[in-house]
Amino acid sequence: MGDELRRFKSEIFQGLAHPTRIAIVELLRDGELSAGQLIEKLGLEQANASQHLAVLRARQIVVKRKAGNQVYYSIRDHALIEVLDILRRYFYSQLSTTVSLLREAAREAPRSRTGAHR
Amino acid sequence: MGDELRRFKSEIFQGLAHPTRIAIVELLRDGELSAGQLIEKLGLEQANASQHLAVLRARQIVVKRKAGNQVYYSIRDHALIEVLDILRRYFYSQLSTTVSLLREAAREAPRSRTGAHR
DNA sequence: ATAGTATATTCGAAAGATCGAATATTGTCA
DNA sequence: TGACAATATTCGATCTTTCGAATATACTAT
Repeated sequence: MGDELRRFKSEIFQGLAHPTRIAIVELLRDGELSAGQLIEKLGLEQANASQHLAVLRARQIVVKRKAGNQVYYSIRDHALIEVLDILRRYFYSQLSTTVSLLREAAREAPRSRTGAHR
Repeated sequence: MGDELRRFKSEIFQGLAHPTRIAIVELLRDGELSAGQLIEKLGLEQANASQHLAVLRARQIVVKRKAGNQVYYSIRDHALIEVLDILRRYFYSQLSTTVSLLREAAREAPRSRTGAHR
């Protein structure tokens, strides 16, 4: 039971575990885009984009709609956008603690100009 | 700038992209546990557990505290717990739409006992 | 110092992810 | 129909992840 849920979560994470796929999901945040539009906006190889879209489809992160010649993609559930937003905030909070750690280190050892030790 | 952020997000996702590591993070939800306690609760090989903990440490998902002989692990930031909670809800909502799709399919084709088409 | 316990790292094999090039599929329009 | 445009899939090379077995490190207690 919880086992199934854990497998599910890890599959979602795997689905998002690539910068290109994150970029795709972020572009789709405000509505659907065709594969071609994604390729253009991200400057991807056609095959590569299609492969990443296949990963997102397999994990049901994204949903497609065919319109004639084109295929429009959109996010299947807004929950994943929420997840990305949490991680954005998380990123900046980690960043600021890292910065203050660096600042503190600089105060303790004001002579050193490089961060390197040893 | 956004590039760095995307790389960061994908690294977090990679860090969580394994059922064992999710299980570890979930166990740590209510406070720290030693490596040995994690091994025991999850029934892992010692080396395997240590490797997964190394991944979580490398991604700064988890933080360690040495106490004598033992090493206690805890979650670095509660944000990640939030993420797991969102995915739990997401899982159940997907599950219920899947169930209703199946139910609908059964109503449309009541003769068929298998899900196979073609 | 030695033995014992807890944890981490290294190694090699197997499985999986990623990429671009090439090819296949599907739809449109003349 | 045939030519074209958009998207998907397959192939093979390369890189990464994962695992258990073996080994290393760090700490405690005698």
